[in-house]
Amino acid sequence: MNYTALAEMLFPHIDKTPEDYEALYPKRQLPPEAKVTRLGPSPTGFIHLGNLYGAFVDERLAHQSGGTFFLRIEDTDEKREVEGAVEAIISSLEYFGLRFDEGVTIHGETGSYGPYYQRRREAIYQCYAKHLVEKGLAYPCFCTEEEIQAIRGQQEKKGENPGYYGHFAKCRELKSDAVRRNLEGGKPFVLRFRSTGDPARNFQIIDGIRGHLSMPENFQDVVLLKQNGIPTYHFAHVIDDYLMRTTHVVRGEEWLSSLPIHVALFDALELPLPIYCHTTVLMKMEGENKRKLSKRKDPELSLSYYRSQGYHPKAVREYLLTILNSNYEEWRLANPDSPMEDFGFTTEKMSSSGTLFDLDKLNDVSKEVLVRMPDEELYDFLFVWTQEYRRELGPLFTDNKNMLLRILAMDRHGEKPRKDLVYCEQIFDFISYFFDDYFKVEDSYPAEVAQGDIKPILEAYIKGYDHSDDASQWFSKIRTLSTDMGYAAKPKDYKKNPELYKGHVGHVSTVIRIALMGRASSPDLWEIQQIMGETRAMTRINKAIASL
RNA sequence: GUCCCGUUGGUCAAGUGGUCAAGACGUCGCCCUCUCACGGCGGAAUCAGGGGUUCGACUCCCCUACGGGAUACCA
Repeated sequence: MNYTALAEMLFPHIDKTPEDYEALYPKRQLPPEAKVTRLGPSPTGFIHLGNLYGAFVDERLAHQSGGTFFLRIEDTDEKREVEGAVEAIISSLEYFGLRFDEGVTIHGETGSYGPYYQRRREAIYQCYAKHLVEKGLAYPCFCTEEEIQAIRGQQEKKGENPGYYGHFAKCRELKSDAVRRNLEGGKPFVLRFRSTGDPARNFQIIDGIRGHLSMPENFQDVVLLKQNGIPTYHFAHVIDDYLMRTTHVVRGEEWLSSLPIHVALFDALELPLPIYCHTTVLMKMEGENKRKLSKRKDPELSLSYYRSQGYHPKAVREYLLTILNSNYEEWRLANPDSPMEDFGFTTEKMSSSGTLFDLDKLNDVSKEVLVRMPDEELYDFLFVWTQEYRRELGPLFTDNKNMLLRILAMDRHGEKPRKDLVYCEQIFDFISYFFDDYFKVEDSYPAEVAQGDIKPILEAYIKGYDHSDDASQWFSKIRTLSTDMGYAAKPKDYKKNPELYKGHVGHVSTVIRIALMGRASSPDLWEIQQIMGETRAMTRINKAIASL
């Protein structure tokens, strides 16, 4: 068989050679330790936390080493394409702080290693395909779907490995004439890899995350180019990541089992291997067992969900970092004020077993992040969020900016700051009682206070109220009020001798608290009144009295 | 079915032959306290099971179980 002639027959329109592309996409001029990584999503538009988790590894690796992080759209399967998906992907990732240096952007493509849409790289793939045919390492396969099915059926019956390989690969040794006839007859074909691998032999490889791996060689004559001339993932990955000079291929562990294919292809093309980093997938608890995050089943784990709830991107990033690198939390404890970019992220510290998504932990991390955030910044963040997700709150935010700043500052700047704030939706709920339109009575008066005492307490409170009292003056009045009404001035007194009192000062102030904000629990009462202003505070109490 | 990867408390996890098996979240109790938080102190809770190797195994090897993934002209 004359392979050169076959190659010409198959790809007459391809006149470039691998050397041409080699020259077109030269080695990157980067310091030796710089890493080049990429994200290669297919344009289905949906991104969840698991995708962000993986992308984050790429981003850290590249930017931490002074390298390049680029976006390539893997659109080789037109059936799955979703309108507007690329924009959605870019904007979600950017929101969470993942910045691409190169590749596909909202406005077009940037960088000199493009095109970055795989569909636009057809000629490149075909050039390398032609090259493989010339070397006798690829061949056209004219088998129909039915024929492949039949082969599989046969294999299953005999208990042999399913697939197209060895003597099952009918088209492998097709004579030149037969190929020509098929071609002239317009018969569609796929281009297959002529595997020389032996599954009984293992090869060794070092994975950036998992370390030493030993896997059987690929023996399948996998499809390189589909009937439409577009490559499969396997072939596109090899060509693209070589020509784009990717140094680290970070991808989910679901790719581990096709690693032998990729290694065989790099080998056949005599190209150097990148460093593979196979991440674990993020899991979710379903009933008794763990499950991989899925697009269909877990809409609450989509990035847009966290965004709409108003989680701060920093919080999400920080959470991801804690599950990504086991030593991050320790580092954070030792460096509470350093930007997270200062942390030395390594793939070696990544776990290789499936990680369960933990909302409690995210919330905790978020509290720590928000408590360090200046009030102005927090206000701005909330405001931008309302513009996008709670438009009706917009005027409230602009009209009450000063008050909101005071509310957000409440008890957040001392030695032991409160950590009440988690995400926008929750924050608004937490402070909503300040605004009459959102004020509602949620809790009931404490059981320790007799129904008949409530009104007198509130009336006495109003009577003695002086807005200019400082915190301690104010509280000593509450104490007096309590004693006058038969309640202990200190909870301890009540606990020691419960028979002497109706209740204690805590119960009395809860009555006031409920009248004032409709809740039995809140930050410091005095401070809240100062922020609310005298008029609003007194109106609330009067209303509470009236409703009794 | 076959192949690959994995398995330390409820969760995330340190750990690479000798530790009373870190730490964080969560949970429980106590303290602080006008409520709730915050903070402090303390508790419960882990090496999947079975065989080896070794003076000694969470750590190395084998088997089993369980979980996950792959098995496409999808990525």
